[in-house]
Amino acid sequence: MQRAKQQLTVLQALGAADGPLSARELWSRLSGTGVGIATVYRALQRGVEEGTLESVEMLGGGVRYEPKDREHHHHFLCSICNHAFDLFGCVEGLESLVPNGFRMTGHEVVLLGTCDACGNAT
Amino acid sequence: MQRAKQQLTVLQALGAADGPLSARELWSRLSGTGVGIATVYRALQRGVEEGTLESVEMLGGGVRYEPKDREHHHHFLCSICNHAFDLFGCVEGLESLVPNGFRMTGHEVVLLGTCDACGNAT
DNA sequence: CAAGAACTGATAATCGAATATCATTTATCC
DNA sequence: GGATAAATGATATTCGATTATCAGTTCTTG
Repeated sequence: MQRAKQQLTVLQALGAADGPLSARELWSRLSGTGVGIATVYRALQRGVEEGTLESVEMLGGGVRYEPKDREHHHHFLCSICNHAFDLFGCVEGLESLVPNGFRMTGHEVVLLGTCDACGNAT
Repeated sequence: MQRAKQQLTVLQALGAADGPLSARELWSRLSGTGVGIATVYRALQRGVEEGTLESVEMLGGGVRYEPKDREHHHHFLCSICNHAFDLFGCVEGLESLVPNGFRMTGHEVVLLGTCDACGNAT
């Protein structure tokens, strides 16, 4: 098993995902490559430090990571497989929700429900 | 210190809050009452079981709780004091974000920024 | 090829949140 | 009032996620 390039393997797997992945989720996609969980954490941590990755916190437990070069987007969280999918587009009317005196610097939108695969797997 | 009514004390404190509280946050608001952290967890757990409370997961760490009788609303999370405030109203255009084949059953919106108190405390 | 630096995987250690335990206190029911 | 059940606070324990450690491997530079 080739080594010393494992961090690249990790980052490529994350880049190929259709949404943010948790460390464990990412690791399970690397079974067969021999990459250890520690290396996954190392790659994620380094990515965040270097600014190429972003950590995403979301209901559903734990921190997930995604490449930072993606456009502004939100996520769909499947309540069955617990996977988070990237969405495209945004919503309107956010400013009107901000109370007086508060200053909004960002926002998060998470849609909940069942994804295509899980919805058809009944 | 009176006892055996402590769970009520906990639930009342939660009901009086201006947003969902974590167990610890709630506990710190009860300092002086002698209520133990274990009782806070017990009251919250029971509330969820009985259906009067709802657990809210949000970026900013951990689970928060709020009375379930509140109308549909979202939250503003202050990045300084890390407190979550209830908001009123909702947003539009959510349906258009849902991918084909996905079924949306709910949604979460969290606004990020600084609250009134923290913004003026510079 | 040699030497030192960086990387890696396995796993031990750490950390915080949540839960379980237990002796004591309080409430309930008669 | 008395007996039993429920509630309480302190704290030990558990649990999962993350980080640290370490010996061995691989890379880099000359």
